[in-house]
Amino acid sequence: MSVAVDDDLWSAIGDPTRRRMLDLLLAEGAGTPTTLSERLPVTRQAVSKHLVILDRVGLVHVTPSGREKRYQVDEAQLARAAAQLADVGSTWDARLRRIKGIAEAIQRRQEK
Amino acid sequence: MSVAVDDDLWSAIGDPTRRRMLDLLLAEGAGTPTTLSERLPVTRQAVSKHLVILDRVGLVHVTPSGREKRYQVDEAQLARAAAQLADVGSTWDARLRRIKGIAEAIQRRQEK
DNA sequence: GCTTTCTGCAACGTTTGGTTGCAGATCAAC
DNA sequence: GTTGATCTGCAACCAAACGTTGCAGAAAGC
Repeated sequence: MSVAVDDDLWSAIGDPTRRRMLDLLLAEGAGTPTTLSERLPVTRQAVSKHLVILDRVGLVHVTPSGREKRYQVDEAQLARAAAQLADVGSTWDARLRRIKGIAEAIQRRQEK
Repeated sequence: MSVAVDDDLWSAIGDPTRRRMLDLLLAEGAGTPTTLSERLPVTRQAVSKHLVILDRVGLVHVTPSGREKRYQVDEAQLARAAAQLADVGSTWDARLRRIKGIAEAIQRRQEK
């Protein structure tokens, strides 16, 4: 019954910039702070900080390669995050349906 | 292809305290700033500010009743939010599966 | 009436997302 | 190998968001 959401994971994907970064990394396979910041409305520094946060919760990996740092999404962890999103959404849906059911039952009783 | 997420709606449900408030309102049908703050680890003031935010994006309604303010969830809007969560989650899932499929195809080609 | 209780407003502190500026490290070209 | 371009991290700083406390106003209960 409990939603059992990992707050750290949620807050990591709660930021819109970080969500777009994950989308970019998914679409292009990998990216560096510089390449990512070129397609985002924020500076390289901001991107870099976000990557540290995403790395800390395990949503991405780093592979230092020479002078640049190549980041990739951790597929298992992102799948876990996606599952949590779906879980919260479906929990809300279920409760809403239950409420709607109760409301309709009252309605029927009044119409009787 | 685009996820088309409403950033305001998302950031409203991105805050853990607001998510718990929505859960409480769903479970108990309604609540006031005072009753909600009793079951949350924050003060009434914080709850009150969050309710304003939730109201602004339409996730809750207010019904002033004497000296207290009764808040309820807007079912349609919450359903919309739940759908967005599920949407982002399934989009990620789909992309992950596609990547996994490509990886396996490469694997098969190498094994040939 | 008087007290209690629910509320909003204002001031304040802390964290977080963002910026700019600067210095270190690596690659590439001469 | 020196020089120059580029990728990076660190530090200082700013603004917005989340949280607090303190106070004043309005409605209920006595």
